[in-house]
Amino acid sequence: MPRPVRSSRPRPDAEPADSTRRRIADAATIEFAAHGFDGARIDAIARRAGVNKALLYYYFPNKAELYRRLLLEHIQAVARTLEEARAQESSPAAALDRMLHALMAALVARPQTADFVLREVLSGWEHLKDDDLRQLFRTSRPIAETVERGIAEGAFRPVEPLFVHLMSVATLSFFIASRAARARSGQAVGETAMTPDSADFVRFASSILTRGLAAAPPHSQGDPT
Amino acid sequence: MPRPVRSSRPRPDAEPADSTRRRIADAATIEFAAHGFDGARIDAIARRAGVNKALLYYYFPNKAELYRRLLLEHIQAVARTLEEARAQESSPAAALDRMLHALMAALVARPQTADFVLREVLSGWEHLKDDDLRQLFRTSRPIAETVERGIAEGAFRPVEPLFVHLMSVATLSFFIASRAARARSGQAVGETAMTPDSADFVRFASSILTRGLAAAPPHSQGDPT
DNA sequence: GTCTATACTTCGATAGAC
DNA sequence: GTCTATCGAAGTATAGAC
Repeated sequence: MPRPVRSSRPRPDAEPADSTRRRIADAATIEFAAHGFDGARIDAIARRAGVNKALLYYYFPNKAELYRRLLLEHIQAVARTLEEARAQESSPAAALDRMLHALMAALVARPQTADFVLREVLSGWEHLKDDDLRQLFRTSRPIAETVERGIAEGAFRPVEPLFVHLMSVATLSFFIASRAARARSGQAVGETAMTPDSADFVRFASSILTRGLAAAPPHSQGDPT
Repeated sequence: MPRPVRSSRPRPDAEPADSTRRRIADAATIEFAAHGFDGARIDAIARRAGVNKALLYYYFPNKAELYRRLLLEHIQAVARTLEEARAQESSPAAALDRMLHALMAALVARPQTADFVLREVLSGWEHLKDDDLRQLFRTSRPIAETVERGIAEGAFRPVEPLFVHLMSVATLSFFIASRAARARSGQAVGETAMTPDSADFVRFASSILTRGLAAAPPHSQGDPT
């Protein structure tokens, strides 16, 4: 019973930014993103948060629940970002472009999100419950539904909408999650194109996807393939 | 000195498939792919290989070197796959398509490669030496050089060639590395499009990339964007 | 080449004082 | 709410017999 308020707190920013609880959560996010569930150390999290282990266990029941709650927060934040970017009315191609830019902006602002989620995807969602997965499925809908609309309106050629979501998330998440690796490689071989501005890269990715999805103009003759 | 032959053994298949050394290597690959360097357990590797820990340390000096040697083998195998796929003469678009299919085939045959490498990318190549990175850079050349040729020949519009490599590797690696996660999600929400045949997905990815790269046909009027 | 046994370290988690 | 101290399990690595 003497537990701190946990009644209904879905948003990460619904609590003071410098509360002990949030400091622990932020430290844990960094550690989980950098080392995954197995590799993250409770000691390291507590040290980074400026507290001791016992206090961490006062706020969170155990390592697995700490991990799960933070992971859900991160994925839900991404889902909201995509939903907000889609909300504005426009052509399917413009909507897709806007969602890609919004997603990239969100990942640049919090790169740990990409690292954290990607590591958990690699683990097959093993630290989430079936119920979490059903809730998280909505993350794929903004892009998929926009593609459906584009196909229905004749702007896009017929493709599996979920594939577009997968390719988009894969491309941008990988770009962010590989930033340290690309920086080291680029430096080792003296190749500056390995570490481009994120804005250049989203523009590229968006142009490939929107052009790649575009229905062949009706006046064009022959199959471009 | 009483160490087993290690003189010059760059290829994974240059030793008997059922040698003790290879059984340890295969078991280690599975564990590292599934849990990363931090999460992998020497105990688990030895148990999976059917030997004990002491024997593992007879063949490999320590966990870090075991990890590094296996990782290099996997990346070099991918590099060879791409180089072989490019070797045949054809148009840039056809060459790109063939490399994507070859890469997907290699990853489907050994999914641990995608998991293993992606986990290490997330760690910023922290377990590799600068010299390894210089050697590994060649992995990006087949796709990048094919794109350069396509631009020079006027078949592709001008883009940064390395971006195409990044987007290709991101898309296919993510598809493979997410297989368990997609299977669980798809089952939880009853969505079969989450677990497509890999052949369908490469075809999709290749069509997006080749169409997205195609130079605007000279006879088309106006900007398709 | 392969094993058992174990030294040494680190980890997640808890007890109990303030 | 926050701390010190510590337990028991699990981890990497090695010594030494066969």
